[in-house]
Amino acid sequence: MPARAASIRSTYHVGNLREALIAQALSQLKAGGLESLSLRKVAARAGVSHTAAYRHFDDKNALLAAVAEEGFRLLYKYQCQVVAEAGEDLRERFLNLGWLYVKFTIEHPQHARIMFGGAGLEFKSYPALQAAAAKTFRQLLEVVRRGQARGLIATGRSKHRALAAWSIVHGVSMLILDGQIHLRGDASEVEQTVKELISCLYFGLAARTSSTLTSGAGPRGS
Amino acid sequence: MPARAASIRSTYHVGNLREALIAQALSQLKAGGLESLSLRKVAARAGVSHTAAYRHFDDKNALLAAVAEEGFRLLYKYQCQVVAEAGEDLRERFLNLGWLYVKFTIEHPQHARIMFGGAGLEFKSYPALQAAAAKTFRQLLEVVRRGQARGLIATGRSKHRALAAWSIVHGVSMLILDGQIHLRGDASEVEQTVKELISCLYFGLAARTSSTLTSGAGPRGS
DNA sequence: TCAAAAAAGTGACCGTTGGTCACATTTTCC
DNA sequence: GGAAAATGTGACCAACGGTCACTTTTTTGA
Repeated sequence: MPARAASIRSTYHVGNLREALIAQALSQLKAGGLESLSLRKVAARAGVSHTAAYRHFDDKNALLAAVAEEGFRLLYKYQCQVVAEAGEDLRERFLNLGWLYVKFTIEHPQHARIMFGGAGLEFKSYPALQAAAAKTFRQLLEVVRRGQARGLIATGRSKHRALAAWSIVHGVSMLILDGQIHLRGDASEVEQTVKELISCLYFGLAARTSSTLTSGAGPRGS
Repeated sequence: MPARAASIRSTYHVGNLREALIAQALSQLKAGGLESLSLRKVAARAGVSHTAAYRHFDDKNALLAAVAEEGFRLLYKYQCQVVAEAGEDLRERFLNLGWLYVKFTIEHPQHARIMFGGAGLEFKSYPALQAAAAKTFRQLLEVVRRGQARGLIATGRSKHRALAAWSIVHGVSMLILDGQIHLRGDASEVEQTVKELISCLYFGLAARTSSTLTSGAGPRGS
């Protein structure tokens, strides 16, 4: 007798259950944090029994890995926008790229927690996740290489420089995420503070050639 | 009839159950990671029913907080050793302090995971933990201040400089812990690599006075 | 000294969770 | 249209975190 009711929904359940579960997981994550997230509740809120989820994910961690993967794709999209923006000042773009990373974890803390080790995911067990993460890093690497080509970033192995830059923004992000760094003030004030923090670190990467030392006009100190 | 047997143990159960539970928790953490840690197993291996643990800890997180607290005390102890060591070259000491932080998370990954957000602990809910963490940061702050006094670290708010330094080593540590940075080679090789990475970042904090930078550029970094 | 109070530990129990199983339903495809 | 594959279901399991009433040990103080 539910035959007619079933005819309403186009496919078996509703559209793409896999995507629905990921979306529900993220929603529940935002509502109650990682600790209170359960496969059963996610499935229930997607209108499905919890066993159905196992048709799309090996286990709970696989679902979380999918959420993390989506997060990396989102981060990559944002990165593309920043990189594409106002191209002339590469150093500014570099700083903006760093700020974006931190901003992402501030604005999407639950997403960031899953992406950055909070769920203890073994990336190598989830190739798609690893690929998505690698893609965002590759973009940073590219920017670093361009910076080196223009003499704005110290020479040496680009990969090491990029790793260093990543470490900086990752460290700031994690400390903020864990509440070790307290940010007060409104949004623009926070941006100012974080950019200052990042900037103070970025200058460690700057090549100290006479051209960049004398030409640059960044206010320094304090 | 267990009366005589009971006389063997000096106190009610065995010495200090609280300490025994913390030790067992850490041991179990090292053996199987955070995911497979359960209060019940910890209590069982301490030779006690799981309800006994609740006499000493409000809940599972409180036990983890105690583990984290112990970790911070250990880190602090190591820091003290480094700070006390060979005092003349402050910059070297600064670098060593950073390397120590990373080394700690490499050598005690499970401990570090608990300490650095892996368990989602709210530090403000555990004053003793917060105090232990603050103590290690205060020591870093002190070193930064001395560095500033000697013109080795850029002037400005010491707290911001210290936060920046913390971010650097924290970022490197977390990326290594999450397996995003692959370290290959033996121990000394790893130390070399990480120190190189840290060092490349530290120079962003160095004041660029003529005494520290041969090319004699102004105290501006950009 | 010894009984009362406080501290420490216990087993039984509860609701929830992650996960598996045999089974039912739907879709796809030849 | 019917076999095969994909998808979803309820029943079940062991383990978990946590609470409860209760017992046992230790401490304490008149």
